[in-house]
Amino acid sequence: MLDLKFIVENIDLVKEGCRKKRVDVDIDKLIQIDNERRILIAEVDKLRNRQNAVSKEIPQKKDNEKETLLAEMKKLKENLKIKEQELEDIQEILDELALQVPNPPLPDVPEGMDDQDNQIIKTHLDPTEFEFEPKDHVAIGKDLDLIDLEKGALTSGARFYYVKNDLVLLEFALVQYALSKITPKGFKPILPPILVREHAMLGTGFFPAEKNEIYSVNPEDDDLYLIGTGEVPLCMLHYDEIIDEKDLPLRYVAFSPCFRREAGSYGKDTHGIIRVHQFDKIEMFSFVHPDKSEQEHELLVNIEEELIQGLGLPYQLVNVCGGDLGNPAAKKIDIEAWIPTQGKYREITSCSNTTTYQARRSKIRFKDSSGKKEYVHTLNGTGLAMARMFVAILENYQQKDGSVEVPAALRPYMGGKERIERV
RNA sequence: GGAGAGGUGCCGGAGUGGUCGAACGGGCUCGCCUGGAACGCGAGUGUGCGAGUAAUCGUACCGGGGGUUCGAAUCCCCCCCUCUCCGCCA
Repeated sequence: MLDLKFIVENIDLVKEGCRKKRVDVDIDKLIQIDNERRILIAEVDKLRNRQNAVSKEIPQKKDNEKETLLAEMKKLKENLKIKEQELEDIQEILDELALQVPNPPLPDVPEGMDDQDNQIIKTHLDPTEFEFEPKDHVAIGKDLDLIDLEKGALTSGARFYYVKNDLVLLEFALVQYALSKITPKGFKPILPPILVREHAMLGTGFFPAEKNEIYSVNPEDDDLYLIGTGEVPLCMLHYDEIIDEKDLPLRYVAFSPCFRREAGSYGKDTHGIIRVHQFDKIEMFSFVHPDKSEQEHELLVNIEEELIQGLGLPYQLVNVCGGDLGNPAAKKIDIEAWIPTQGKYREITSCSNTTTYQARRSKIRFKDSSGKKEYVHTLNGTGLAMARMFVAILENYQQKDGSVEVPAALRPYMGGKERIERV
């Protein structure tokens, strides 16, 4: 969230941010409630001050003086209790409002309502041409016995699937490939917990806004949620910490399964594994000095491009418009890969600069040499997201004979295998 | 899952109802000492919130939340976490 101080000091900026993101939050009401809160704090502090002072005097007083003071204290205490309750109530209302305030987009975020208005920055390679009728990934997956959607549905329901045979090897090749490119750039490899507690979801901004996207586990017994992205546990690595400025930037790369309810997308992408409840993902995450976040954003996007270019996939780079940004992101750059059978580009990676949004919620600051404390900026970017990589590779690399060529960059990690064929 | 021990500042570690935001030691920062350094000496060294141009003041915080009390790090209740032993288990 944006803390109150920031909102109060930047009312116009915050309002403009809401407009650009097409988010409706009553900022004026928020300011007004904050003013009421300050008045209450002053009252409560004053009462507590008196209470503390008298409490110190009491042991030194004679009995009769004590009596009058104790009587006063009793009254004061009741009064204090009422005021404290008022303060607590108003704080609750305020927090709920403040949590809804989105991170204002950076100036170079395009105007727009939804993904129709996203701005194409560049394209790389022409769409794949075929001298035969290309099959979609579902057909390829079935013909080569690589993806089993029926058994997935039988076991777990719609949007679940089994990955089989060489496609399993391909996933591990992709993981190895991505890690070998990313870790030398200073990203520490991590295998994170994938069940997290509520404050982790709140701290990264997935709660409350996207609560219906997240699976909860034994809600009666446990305070645990399945992550939708490795971003969550990576951000938590420095929760409630004050980092030494000289230790910045801190960079991590995680491999983890990801779980998404896809509650709001019942009709979308029901065919195949473009949109699924579970997939594995390599995720990058950076904690940086505020002056360095735009530069870091470029670094992350460059790495993503390097990975996709290395796999030889046609893609376009997209600057996501205001209306299509989530609450946390100040700016988001997606890579969309060409999907031949859909005749369009589909999102395969996403890289966000959340500036101080997650840092404020997760209390992650840094201290400079003079001792001054400031919030860090956090950024996250997809390394490789498996299900969608399968779609992109299977469809773009399919051959006339029904086999699928293994991208050259992955062959070293698949024992030199050049082709995936029907076994 | 059962039994026990414990969670205090950057770290170690005292503190069992008022004089405790917290002894003592270490670390770190600044200063003195030195040709330079070690040693030694002196001073400083938490975070949030509110008020104030500021110095500063007020308030809250000793795992988290509630309670008892005029007053809680200290007493009571619930929860979380760590450690040890037993059980179970990839």
